[in-house]
Amino acid sequence: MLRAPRASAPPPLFDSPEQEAYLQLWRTYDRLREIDERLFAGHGITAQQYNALRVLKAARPGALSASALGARLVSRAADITRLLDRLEQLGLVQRQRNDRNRRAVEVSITPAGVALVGRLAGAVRRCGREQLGHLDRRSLRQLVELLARARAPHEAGGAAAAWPVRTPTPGRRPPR
Amino acid sequence: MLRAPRASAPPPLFDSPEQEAYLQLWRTYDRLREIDERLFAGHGITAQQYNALRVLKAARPGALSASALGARLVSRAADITRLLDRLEQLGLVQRQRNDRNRRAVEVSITPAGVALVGRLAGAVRRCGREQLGHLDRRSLRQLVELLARARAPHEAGGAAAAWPVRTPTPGRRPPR
DNA sequence: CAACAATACTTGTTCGAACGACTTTCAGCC
DNA sequence: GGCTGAAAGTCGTTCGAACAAGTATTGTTG
Repeated sequence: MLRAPRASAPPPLFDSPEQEAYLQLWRTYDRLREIDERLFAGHGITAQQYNALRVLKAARPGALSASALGARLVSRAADITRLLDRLEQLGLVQRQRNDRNRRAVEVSITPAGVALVGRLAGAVRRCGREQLGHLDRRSLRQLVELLARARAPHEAGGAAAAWPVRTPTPGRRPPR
Repeated sequence: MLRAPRASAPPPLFDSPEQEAYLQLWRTYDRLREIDERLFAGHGITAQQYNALRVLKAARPGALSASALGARLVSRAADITRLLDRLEQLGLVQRQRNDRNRRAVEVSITPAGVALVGRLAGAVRRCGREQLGHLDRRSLRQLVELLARARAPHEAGGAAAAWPVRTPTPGRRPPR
């Protein structure tokens, strides 16, 4: 295969600066995703599932309704039901109908789920360093800030209710 | 639903700065993706398929081998065959075995494919503005630069051969 | 309090992504 | 010139994502 010499006047690769930024964002996400998906796949779960486990672990000892969990996930999950099906089948979460509102389902993490998250903690940290450890703190903060500004208009309810959503009234006891 | 008062000492939401950056990246990609996927879905294709069409259109009047196309896509596509199956079935691309290397398949965009990309051009531009039009040029450039640095170590062959790959020797005639 | 609308999930179904096993073809080598 | 190994795609299958339709429960309102 022959090496391509740098053309003196390269043709425009992107239609607009906005499109360029979006495609770079997509590309970067794709490259980084590959790394942590490999990690999670080795343990039989997906990144999205791990994310759900993390949220549920943070909500301990309380439970979350399926929709509340969905709202806290990184990626919009149009199908929490099936995601929970799989986690339940693995014994990592448990469901229980809320008696005061029998439509709602309260989801909580099981000891096995907590154990799995714990077992993964070190690998997850190493994974983060592999992904972005080459950037210094200042660059990371700058990146986070730019990303937040980039999606601010697209968060439901405007920038005010921007993700990540904090758990409402932390420390609240689950309804019994 | 009651409003959650800002806690004075919020619990750490992320395990590390690297993880925070990655999750913000994921979240931002997810929010922006929703916008352009809605656009493409209205025309019966996916963002990845549109991307392939753009690459093929840029390669005109030449053709690309399936693997060369795959290497130029934004997202790694572990399954170009099926992606091409769909585009071919829609009449947007055509395949032809290379006679000098009968393993390879030369893919090119059809007039119908060119027409579709043309019809979408305006909407795509508007979509970009909706996604990121609220950021000024300087911020966009800064974002692009940070993203490039973020994934540089994860591009095949190191930062030297970083995506996007330029079409080798532009204007080259397809082998006949 | 009956009727209607809104909530909160669940289920059906279709589609693309991911991984691996499997052809066909070529290139290098003794 | 037949072997070996790599290259380039194709195919089978399984899994998750997306969208739509359906069910049960609750809130509202005349």
